[in-house]
Amino acid sequence: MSRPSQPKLTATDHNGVSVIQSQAHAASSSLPAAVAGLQQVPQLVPANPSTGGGKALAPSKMKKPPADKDSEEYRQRRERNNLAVKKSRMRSKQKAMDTQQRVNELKEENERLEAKIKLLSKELSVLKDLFLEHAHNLADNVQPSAGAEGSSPAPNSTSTNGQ
Amino acid sequence: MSRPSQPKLTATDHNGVSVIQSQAHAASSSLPAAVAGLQQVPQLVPANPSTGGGKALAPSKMKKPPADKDSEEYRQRRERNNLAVKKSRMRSKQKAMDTQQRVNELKEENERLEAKIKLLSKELSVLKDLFLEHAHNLADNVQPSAGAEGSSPAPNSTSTNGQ
DNA sequence: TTGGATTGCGCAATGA
DNA sequence: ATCATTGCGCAATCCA
Repeated sequence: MSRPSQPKLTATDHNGVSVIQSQAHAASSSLPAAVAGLQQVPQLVPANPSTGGGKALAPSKMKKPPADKDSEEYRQRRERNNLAVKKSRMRSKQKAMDTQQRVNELKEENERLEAKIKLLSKELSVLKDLFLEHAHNLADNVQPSAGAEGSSPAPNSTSTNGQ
Repeated sequence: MSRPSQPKLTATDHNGVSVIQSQAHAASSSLPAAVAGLQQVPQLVPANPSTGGGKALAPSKMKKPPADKDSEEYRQRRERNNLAVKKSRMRSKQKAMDTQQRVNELKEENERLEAKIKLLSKELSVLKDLFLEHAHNLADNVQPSAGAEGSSPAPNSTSTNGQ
């Protein structure tokens, strides 16, 4: 039940609201210079009624008041977070690139392996053929009983050598 | 380069400024209800002097007024963009996952190929050995001139083969 | 000029 | 409490 977020009806939950930062130094170009006399909302320090009563600091839930946007601490936290976010995102992106890189490497490796396989296969087939040939020769020479005294048992010189 | 981002001085370039949306329906909790009478920047409709002259549609700069945050059209554009953004991000994520997936597949493939290579290599080596053995046998049987007329080509097993 | 697609950025909720 | 992740909206660009 998270966020149904129906594409219709601008349903901005929490966000969509922000206040003027504070400074504006050299603005970019066409900033509506109208807004210029507002800021510095009264400190707004809550009296903290809950814990204010007695002293019982029992296992309460401490719901952390939304932190006044002005609070020094707030800005600090925000800034920290922003930093963390940036970092995280950079990592993420880096990781993505690395993964892509990995893919390329693996692809190359694959090609190499396949080439090797092809070569080995060929070599194998050649050797096998040689074998068969030999077998036939032997058969031809031996089968016909002791008639042929072939002194040179097929000196074939099929230099099979690759790599 | 880029952003030294000194942890001090909230240096938000363009961003950091936003006004209350417009509608507020069921707000969250503690919205600074203070700001509530500002907006409606003068329409600021440029007379468009550049193109106003003749018909020359030269490389003018037409800086599109910041679009009033209230404008119906504004919200519309925003919504469209938000949609596009969401879409784009989804795609991006999907792509990342696919890439990761691809890596896994390639890894597997690689293993398979390597296994195959190993097998082929072994087969090859065996065949080669057989060949050598044979050659030796032949040599042994032939070299000693025609001394042995045995029909059986001496199945001797003096094979000092290591591997 | 128009309009979707990308991208950097900040905010807030949530996970660890 | 702190940092890391993640979804989201805004605005500037990019691009077709």
